[in-house]
Amino acid sequence: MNKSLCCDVVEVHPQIVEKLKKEMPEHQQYQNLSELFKMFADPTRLKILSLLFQKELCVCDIAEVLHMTHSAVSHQLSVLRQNRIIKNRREGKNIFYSLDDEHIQMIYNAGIAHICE
Amino acid sequence: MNKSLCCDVVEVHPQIVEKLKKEMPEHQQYQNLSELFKMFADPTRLKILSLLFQKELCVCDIAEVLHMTHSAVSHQLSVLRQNRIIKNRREGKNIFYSLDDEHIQMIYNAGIAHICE
DNA sequence: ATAATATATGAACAGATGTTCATATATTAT
DNA sequence: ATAATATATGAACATCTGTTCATATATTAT
Repeated sequence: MNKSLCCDVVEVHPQIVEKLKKEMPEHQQYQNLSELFKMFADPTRLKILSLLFQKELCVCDIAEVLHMTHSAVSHQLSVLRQNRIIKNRREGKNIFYSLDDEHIQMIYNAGIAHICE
Repeated sequence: MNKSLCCDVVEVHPQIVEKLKKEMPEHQQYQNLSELFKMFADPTRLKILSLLFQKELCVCDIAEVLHMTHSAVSHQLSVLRQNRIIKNRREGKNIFYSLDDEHIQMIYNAGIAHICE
């Protein structure tokens, strides 16, 4: 008999488990999604993003608003850029950062909506 | 002279910096938001959530679908519950977990939309 | 009462993460 | 060329995170 290792409800759960197993997307998909959400999972990065929602800014502007070292800000901007959350452009000595696409603010707002419920 | 420490563009940026500083919400708000997104920032938790989108499930069902130990699943469910992402109800020996509110799926979907662009 | 099943939980551990510090690169002004 | 400014980056470090292992609790069946 094809008895499930799962729970004691042998009539219902094995079917559900089998169905869910088959429909389960690749691990890599969840990995990618988790890496996207990871970008929003730090207060510093959220602050930086909330500033960039309003205006493109350079490292030193962000550092001053957030009372952080230029290095710390630059590291975070680097992480955000590597994950295609923001982009940059050089203008003389300054490098201006801005959002890479509009989805970013949608994700942020979905989070805000839950917080404020 | 009220010269800014910021960059060399003394006419424009100090004004923006001051404006942004004043409008900056409390740190705690960003902290709360980051803790919400942290719940989505791990592939295991995303998998668990995606399963719960379809049906309420018990620990052993989830453990079997994801090929994980019961303990690891239970720890993650505990984290999700403490952060009010999911709720549970007991039915005999089983404890069934389900989503706490619909915002959760909206956040998840906003992330998916970005991945798939 | 005892055993079996389902879940929870604390401690320990490895791996990831964010900041700091020191240093490097790039642009502009002198 | 040299100095000053803006940003980037590698290493080190402390902290946080997710899993495992061992053990505890709760419910049900015998």
